[in-house]
Amino acid sequence: MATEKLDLNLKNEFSKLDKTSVIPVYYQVAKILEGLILEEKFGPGEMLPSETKIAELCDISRMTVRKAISELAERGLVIREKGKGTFVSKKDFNYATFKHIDLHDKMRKKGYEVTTKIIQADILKTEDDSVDNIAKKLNLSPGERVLRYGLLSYVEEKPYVFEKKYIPYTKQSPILESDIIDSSLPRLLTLHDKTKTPYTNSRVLKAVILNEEAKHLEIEKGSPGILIEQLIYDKDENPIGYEESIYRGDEYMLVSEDK
Amino acid sequence: MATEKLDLNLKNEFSKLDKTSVIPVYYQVAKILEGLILEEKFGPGEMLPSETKIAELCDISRMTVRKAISELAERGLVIREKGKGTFVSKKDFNYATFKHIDLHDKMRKKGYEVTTKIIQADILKTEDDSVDNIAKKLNLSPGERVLRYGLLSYVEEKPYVFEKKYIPYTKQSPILESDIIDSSLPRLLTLHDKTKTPYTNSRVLKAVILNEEAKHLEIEKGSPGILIEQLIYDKDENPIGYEESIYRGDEYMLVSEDK
DNA sequence: TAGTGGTCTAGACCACCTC
DNA sequence: AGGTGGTCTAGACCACTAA
Repeated sequence: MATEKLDLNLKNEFSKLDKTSVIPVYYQVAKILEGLILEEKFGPGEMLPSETKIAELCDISRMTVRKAISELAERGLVIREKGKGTFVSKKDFNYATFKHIDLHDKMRKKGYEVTTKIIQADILKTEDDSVDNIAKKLNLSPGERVLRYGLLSYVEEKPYVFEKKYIPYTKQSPILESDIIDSSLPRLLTLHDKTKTPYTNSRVLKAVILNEEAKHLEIEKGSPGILIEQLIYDKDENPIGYEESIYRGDEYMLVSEDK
Repeated sequence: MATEKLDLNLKNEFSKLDKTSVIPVYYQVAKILEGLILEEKFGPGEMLPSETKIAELCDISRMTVRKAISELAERGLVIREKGKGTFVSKKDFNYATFKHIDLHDKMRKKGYEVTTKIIQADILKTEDDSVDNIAKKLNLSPGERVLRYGLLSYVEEKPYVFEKKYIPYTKQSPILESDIIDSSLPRLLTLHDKTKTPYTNSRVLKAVILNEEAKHLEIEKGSPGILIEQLIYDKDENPIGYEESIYRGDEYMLVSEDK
């Protein structure tokens, strides 16, 4: 019978499994399944053997099989469908996710020297034209005030990103220069006003032409840059802080992590 | 005692848990823990109660607690350290993932009219200067040939993205104009040469200044654009196709989906 | 040595899907 | 009704860490 033959083939594939190995069983099973999918023993859209079946074949617990398949499902290699089965995904590469990681952490971990200096810092009235759209984003009424500051960060003495940050200024606590340099915007927000705890954020990534920022970033005016806008909200979905990060287009790019 | 007090507080927090609910217990526990972290009941760097402890407090199995914490660990909210404990991550909002979805799918699903036209199509020798770096990317030897074509896509008659695609030309199967327009690059690759099945891809996103592409995109020369480079590999990690997509910077942006 | 997370078991019940 | 994935249990042993 066809199914018997399949079983035999599978049993053969799974015989590679070494339960005494230091390598976790679930990991081995995941790798074997990945290999079978890669070799198109299970083609796109095809159903994998059921979890129970694999557990029997490998003589391991079903929970272990589940953990193995979970590894593949997380990566989008297979898709689970309740009541139906687990299927090899038909990926057509029509989507991609790009991960943006804050440069401070990333670079420091790599052992690079990262420095930050304050370019400007002032307190503005909401009525000022220069903060008009910021006031709207932060949902501020006329008469309220905004602390605006600009930071320039260097990796190995080379400018990398220019950031402009805005927080409603409430006189609650003084803000020290060291706080501005050492703290991320979310942290500074709580430092300044304990009633406002960052809860969610939304980000938008755009391509821009560098103008005044070019000078700070020590790059030619008119060069390309990547702008990431970030709006920070509290638990009640009120905006409590805004930030614009401008990266040098020649230095900064995003890499997709899809498989 | 301090620890007793903490236990009481925690017991109180976990009393929200409803084991009879249709909502999975692990999900409820994850949400409770997430809340405690966001309210800074457990601050950055602080250790969470051990899995065993939480299991006792909630009167549930440790495996269920593990699944709950796994949810948080995947999102980077907490970090597990073997032999030590589980700690609240110190980083706040310092990473973001941006999802890029192919415009054809996205727009058609929204009901917009999407059209595509061929701008150019030619077959080049690898020695040609104009495909020199492409030949390197595709790992081609001198003498081999490359099919190059340019596509311009419109949404509601407005140009949106300009794409340049390159595939090794092997005379295997003829390539029709309709194939070029209707097929994604991965699909075209298998159409043209059945021995080459796309398996993985890598993408890079950059900010650029539009030059010749500006004309096609009906935008001023020197405007910003987003360039996504895509290299497609087969099972053996050999590059089998390359694509550059240039989006109008004023129309196209990426939105973060983090929570 | 005691506590932690990492792995694994051998069951169980459920909701869902297909026949 | 029988098969599937989703959840959950109450144990177990392990490697690692810190005191």
